[in-house]
Amino acid sequence: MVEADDDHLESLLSQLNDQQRVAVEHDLNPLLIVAGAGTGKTTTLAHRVAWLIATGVDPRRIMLLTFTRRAANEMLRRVEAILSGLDHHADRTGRKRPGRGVWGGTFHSISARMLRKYGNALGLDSQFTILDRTDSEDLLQLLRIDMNLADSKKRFPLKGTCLDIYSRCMNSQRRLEEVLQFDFPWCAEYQDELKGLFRAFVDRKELQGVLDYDDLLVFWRALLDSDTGAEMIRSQFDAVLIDEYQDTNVLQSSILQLLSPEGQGVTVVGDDAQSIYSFRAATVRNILDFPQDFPNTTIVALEQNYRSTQPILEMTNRVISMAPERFEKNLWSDREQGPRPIIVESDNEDVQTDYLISQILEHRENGVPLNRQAVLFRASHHSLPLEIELGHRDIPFAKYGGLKFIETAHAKDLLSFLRIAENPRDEVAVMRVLTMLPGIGRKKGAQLMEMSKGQSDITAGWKDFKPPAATRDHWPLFIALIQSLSLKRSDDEPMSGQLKLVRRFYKPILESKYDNLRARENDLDQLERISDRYVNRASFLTDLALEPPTSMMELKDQTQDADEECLVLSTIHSSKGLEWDVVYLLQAIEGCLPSEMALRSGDDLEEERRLFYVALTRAKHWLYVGCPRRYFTRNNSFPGGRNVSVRKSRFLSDSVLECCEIINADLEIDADDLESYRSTGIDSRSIRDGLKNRWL
DNA sequence: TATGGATTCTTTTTT
DNA sequence: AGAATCCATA
Repeated sequence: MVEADDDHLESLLSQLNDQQRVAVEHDLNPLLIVAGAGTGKTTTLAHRVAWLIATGVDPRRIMLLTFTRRAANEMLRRVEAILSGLDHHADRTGRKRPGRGVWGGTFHSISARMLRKYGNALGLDSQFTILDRTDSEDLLQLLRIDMNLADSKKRFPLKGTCLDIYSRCMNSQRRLEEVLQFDFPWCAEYQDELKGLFRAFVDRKELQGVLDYDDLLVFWRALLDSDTGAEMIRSQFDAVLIDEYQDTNVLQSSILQLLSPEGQGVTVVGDDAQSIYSFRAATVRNILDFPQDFPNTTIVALEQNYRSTQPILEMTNRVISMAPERFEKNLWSDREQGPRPIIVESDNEDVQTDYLISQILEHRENGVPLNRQAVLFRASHHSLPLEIELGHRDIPFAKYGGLKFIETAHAKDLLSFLRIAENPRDEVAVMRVLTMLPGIGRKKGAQLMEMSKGQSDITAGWKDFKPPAATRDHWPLFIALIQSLSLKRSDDEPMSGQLKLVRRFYKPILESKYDNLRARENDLDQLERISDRYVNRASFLTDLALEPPTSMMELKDQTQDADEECLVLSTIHSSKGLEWDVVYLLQAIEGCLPSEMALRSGDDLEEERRLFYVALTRAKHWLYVGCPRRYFTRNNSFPGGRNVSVRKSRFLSDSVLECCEIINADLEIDADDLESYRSTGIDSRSIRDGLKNRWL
């Protein structure tokens, strides 16, 4: 083990403030870092990891759990940078890229790694494939139909709702009755049917050797709960660090308890004021109760804000001060003064859009590049009018959150072929592939499924199948494709080769099934390029299921190095942990933020408040909050959409508005300009496809 | 039994 | 506006 001497440790700490230093230097007793927005949370955590390594902990015995893959990569990059700075001073320390051995990733991805390695202790096949959200819904749908629950007269909950309920039971570790009563009261009458459905769901997944997101956590915990598994895994790690702890759920915290019952080597970082994932059963209690869960805990609070100017901080502090229960924190900053946050009032959304774009361009003129500016919003569709207008004006943007291209039908189609080769028992993949062949629907698909049951080579079970006329041309090619893919266990054929093979077969199907061919082909090209970085089919599929690229731009970054300057569009949820020089928040109005759905319960409303807080605290220098007085809404009471009058978000209380500047955008915008682009009849889809084609 | 069209219902955030 | 389901036709 290599230990740095005191000088080097001192230089590691030199950039930190006193509070950060205490956190970084803390021993291996349990540590809770309460880090307000912009207080250098990432820096502190990265330094703590570097400190552990520099003081002799083997990086391969450190587990770093983050919220996204992006966060993990960023953190490890910084750990390496810190340590290589040290190495630079002392070449004799020798070790290269010490961050490399750290087990970094999300709970789900690390679980997948653990289970491939040790899962057989639980009777798990290490060849398991992973169901993403839509796959799980598809499987539930198959079962729902099988079990006669899909009859519309019954008004049984839809597949997505079923999955939400199931998932909440798993992640909050509560019984179905309780979950139904508190979170889904309108589904309570179907308790028995749901119970039956979920039992079947669990059985089916086991039979098929597939795991969904929830299973990854459940099985990891089960592994840690078994005597052998617990010992095996515990003895492998000296330190466990968890970022964004306020957004973990009880299942995840119980995993932590089992990983280190006394909390030895445990560090968690979080901010109770930024807990925004309770819809995923995250509970702020995890962070509030941490000191009780691990009795020997030291709490360090980071309160010096390095991100935002004083006026922005003043506003955000006022917003969060209205929240009832929280760790008391007083964020302060010695940063320069700056412009006050701007409330943009306008008659309607289009004026808001136009005003924001004019500001975006002006900031850019003044030297803030587009990628240092972000537009944030509560729901993915809130940005659509803006996207259209950006398209019109040829302003490049990258959107985070919302539908990922990996979830598009054609991408799922393509990947299903590979999944079958990897795990022929994977019913969702098999059914998807079979029913995309002309002439084969649900019934024939189910028959074929039955025929191949228990066969190691599924095509063997289909020898006697006489394809209907519509399928005849495709069938032999299809069989040949599956066979040839199944033979390629792993590294002998590059992934892109396998994808090319699939695409040759899939092309005519794609063409007959969908329009928009050009854009879809582009997506598939992209997929092929990504695949080339993998030598191994299982890890390719796992990565795509667990941490898919979150935006088109991210794809581009990975495949080309040219960095086009792009405006960032993001849901508030996806903006967590990030910062920009200029932040524009769209639709800070009742019904959008807080969202209409959140108005039922007080807890939900508090979460909306935190969401608002998270959005505002992303801003470093300039902050704009859009409040149109009319909003074009589409919902069941107004089919086709309708302009309704709306009020400013309730979170913009008088005391908050007091420290803002209010601008009337109607006076800044030329109404004729607005008319000229709105009257041309915009087809948003073709514009977006055009943009896609141009960039990719 | 597959498939396209008509009809009825729902509508956030994501690993 | 889209998804889920139902229904008529090939």
